[in-house]
Amino acid sequence: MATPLTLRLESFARLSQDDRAALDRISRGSVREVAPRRDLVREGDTPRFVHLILDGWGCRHKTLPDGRRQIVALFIPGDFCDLNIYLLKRMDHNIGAITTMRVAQITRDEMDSVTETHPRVTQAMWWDGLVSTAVQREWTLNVGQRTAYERIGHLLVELYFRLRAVGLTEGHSFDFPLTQSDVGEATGLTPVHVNRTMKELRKDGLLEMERRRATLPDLDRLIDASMFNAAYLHLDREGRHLDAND
Amino acid sequence: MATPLTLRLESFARLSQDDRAALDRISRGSVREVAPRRDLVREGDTPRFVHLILDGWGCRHKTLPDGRRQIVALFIPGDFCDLNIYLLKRMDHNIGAITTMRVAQITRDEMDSVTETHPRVTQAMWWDGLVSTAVQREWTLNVGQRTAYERIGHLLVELYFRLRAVGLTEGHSFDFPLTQSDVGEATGLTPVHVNRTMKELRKDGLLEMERRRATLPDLDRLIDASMFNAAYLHLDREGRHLDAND
DNA sequence: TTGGCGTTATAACATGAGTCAGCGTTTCGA
DNA sequence: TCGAAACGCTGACTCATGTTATAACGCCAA
Repeated sequence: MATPLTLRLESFARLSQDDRAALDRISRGSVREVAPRRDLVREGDTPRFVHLILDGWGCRHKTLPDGRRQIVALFIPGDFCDLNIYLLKRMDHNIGAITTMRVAQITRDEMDSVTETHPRVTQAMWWDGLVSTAVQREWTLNVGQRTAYERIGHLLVELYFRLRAVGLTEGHSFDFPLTQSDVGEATGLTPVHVNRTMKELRKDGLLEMERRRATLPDLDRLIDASMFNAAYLHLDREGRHLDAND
Repeated sequence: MATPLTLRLESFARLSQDDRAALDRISRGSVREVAPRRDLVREGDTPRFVHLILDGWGCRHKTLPDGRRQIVALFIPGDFCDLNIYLLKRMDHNIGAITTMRVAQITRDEMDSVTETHPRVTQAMWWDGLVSTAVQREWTLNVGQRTAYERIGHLLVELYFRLRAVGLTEGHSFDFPLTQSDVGEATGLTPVHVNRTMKELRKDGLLEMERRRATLPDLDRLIDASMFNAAYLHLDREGRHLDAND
């Protein structure tokens, strides 16, 4: 049975039936439901679990003393939040739900028992961690160098590829639960400017939005306009180059 | 013998004499010297080594097709560039020298042989990786939300703490080999604006620069002005709060 | 000592993005 | 079914930062 998690990990390592069963087991252990806009983990907390997103969208966010907020990562189904984070004594950021979100809370022991017996899974999880930090680097580039138009375009394309990898796209469309404020917090822009910019993307035929669903009618042009290079997602086991039509 | 590496790792795990000797051994294996402004690893390369900075400063950087460049991380002595990166098939960014830089090139086998026999070292290296990605998140916040003044202040304070952890500060001073262009690429600002802003920091008594050496005369005020919160550096084994005078 | 080049400095001007303010629309709970 | 709150949209104005240009400084190699 293909879950977002197995789909995602399989883009890196070939998993056996037994590997998949083990992943399934830890996904079913302790499942928690989080209401939209609620935080699951707060800065200063002592990390206790590895969280796996089963359903819904979430984010990692940091706040400055005067209230400015930055979303530093977005989570979709199949993402791990915090592999190995239990090595740190305190969280330096918050993890929150964007939509209603179902997460599996995996203890350190459960984690260890899976990795001890399933080397492929271990390898895939390490890879998962490396890819997450690659995404983080790309986000630094995104806010540091790209214009508003490019930034938002880039975010849309990234989400498209990530959602596609876990089977959550239909054609060039996908559910898009972020508000314009959320997009602003993820890209370092104000909501007003996000609004202006998304309007421009729409005008240029690069984006359609309808009832929380996004369509990217001309993906190639959007990739181009936002200078998107999928290499950092390491979606491909062999390191070949992906293009929009694969 | 205390090297930047052992000093750094020891801020997390207590190392034995034997652990330190093992680290020393891998530091001496294959040492490579890189000229200033030269790249050591290029985007698209297949990762072959874990690199450890022995001496000098370096950076991780990414480039857009039209030439805009972002420094996404700075490396100082004692930093590992790429723990476990060999799991990825191709580099998605470049690693370059800022000053003349000496690095140890550690093979996967050397790495494995150390970690198999030195659990404390293994743990410390995992922690090192987690801290690097925490720094990356903070940089995303930095470029995304802080003003130019805060951004540069924040960068200075971060470097101060990191350099101090490896014994490379004297009082509130440290060698600072970055040009104003470099600072711009690390903060997402133009060199002209970096110049203006550093002038203002100087005027406000928060920074002195003299012949590639920086002094932070009033660290507490700079920490305040840049909304710096050291938690993300996880410098402290027990997760206590550090202040500027520890 | 000279010349060249990378770096710092600064002035004048341009602009992308922020701010403030208001209004319509959708969503959702009571 | 109603009302309130959240969200999306837009206009007018401001401001932080970018752009372009030029000059001075400092360091190093010839």
